[in-house]
Amino acid sequence: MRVTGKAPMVERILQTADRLFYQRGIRAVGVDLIAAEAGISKRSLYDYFPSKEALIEAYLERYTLPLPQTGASPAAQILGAFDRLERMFRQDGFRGCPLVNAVAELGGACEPVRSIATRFKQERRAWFRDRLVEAGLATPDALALQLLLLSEGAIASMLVSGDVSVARGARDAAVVLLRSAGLALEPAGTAA
Amino acid sequence: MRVTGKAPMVERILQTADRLFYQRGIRAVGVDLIAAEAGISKRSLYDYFPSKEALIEAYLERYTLPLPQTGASPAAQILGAFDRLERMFRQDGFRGCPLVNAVAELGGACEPVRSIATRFKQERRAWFRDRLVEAGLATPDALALQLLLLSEGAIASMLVSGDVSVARGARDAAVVLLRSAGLALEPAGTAA
DNA sequence: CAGCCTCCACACAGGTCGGTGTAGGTTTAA
DNA sequence: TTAAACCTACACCGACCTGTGTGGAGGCTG
Repeated sequence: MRVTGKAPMVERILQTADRLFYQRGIRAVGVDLIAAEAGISKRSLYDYFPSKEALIEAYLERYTLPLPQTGASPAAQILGAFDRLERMFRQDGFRGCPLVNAVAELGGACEPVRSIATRFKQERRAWFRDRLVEAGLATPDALALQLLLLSEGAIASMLVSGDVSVARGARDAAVVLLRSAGLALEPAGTAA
Repeated sequence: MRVTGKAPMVERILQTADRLFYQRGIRAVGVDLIAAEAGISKRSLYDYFPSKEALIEAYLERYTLPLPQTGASPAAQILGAFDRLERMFRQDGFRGCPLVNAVAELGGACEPVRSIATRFKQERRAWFRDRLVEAGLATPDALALQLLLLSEGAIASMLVSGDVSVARGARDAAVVLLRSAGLALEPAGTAA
């Protein structure tokens, strides 16, 4: 039961905080609960994280969606990102993007939160742009932003309505935008 | 100083709650602060709203974006909605959609919040659909959803990044989607 | 002026919050 | 066996939370 290494204990705390923060909201979860669910005392938790704010930042920093760079064609990778979005929506317990939620909840009160979230969204936008460059697009920035907006909109809409089909709607819109930019989508359109 | 009528006092409380809830987050604002900023005692506030939860619901229920039905063409009205989005973004103090933020913050803890937000988003989607029907589209549902996703994505992106230009990106994507659906956009493309 | 009625200032209850201090028990190593 | 290191359980602090109870000041009506 005893965990000797320091790193795995930190990881266990972060996993617990992740689950509770994401599911119930950051302000709604106290450190006592996190410590109890992680199976350690509150006193020990404060040996690993000096404050709740530090724990919040570590929780947000830890969040990184895997955006794999597979061998498929760039356009297929982009559409695959929307398919993965739909798969995320189908997992029960989906509650939107943790970073957006944190900014919405903490707002102007916590400036680091905003910068973490902004950096992450810029990485996602850069991923779209890189795929578009791969596909031969000379000016990919505008389209990359539009694809990001579609996925962000789908995440927000799924959060409030719980309707999984918004992912398909975003994907369909992405197809239109990609085609309109001159990209060839080799497989049969919107087939799964 | 004394406000005799009941309705204007309710309105004053709601305006104060609106400002504080929206700017700092719902959980971050106590009823003491709302009462103080509204210029009444906490005791009197509880004469108008039986609980903080009731005040929250009234605050969310009150939120209605005006989606005017002007004399312009349907397509122009739709693009005008994105222009109004950009104008909203430019107002200082913009902090995303209050309903989405509330769902993100309160989440599963408060079921009425979700239903209020869902209803509102459905109304917005219906507004897009009605405009598309006006424009002669036979199957407007998919495109209406996609337009909603674009605006929701712009709102979320603006919330985290503070970059006003996402509104223009959403508008540009809307133009592409509308054209792809066969709608004629009489004025000169993306000009202001 | 008397009576009434509204509202505020204030205090309070019961609870939770983030964060700390400490005593004692358990594991490890010499 | 003994000493050191670690960790838990628990009490505690001040602050804040929602919600209520009350005394009295102030204005309105007779």
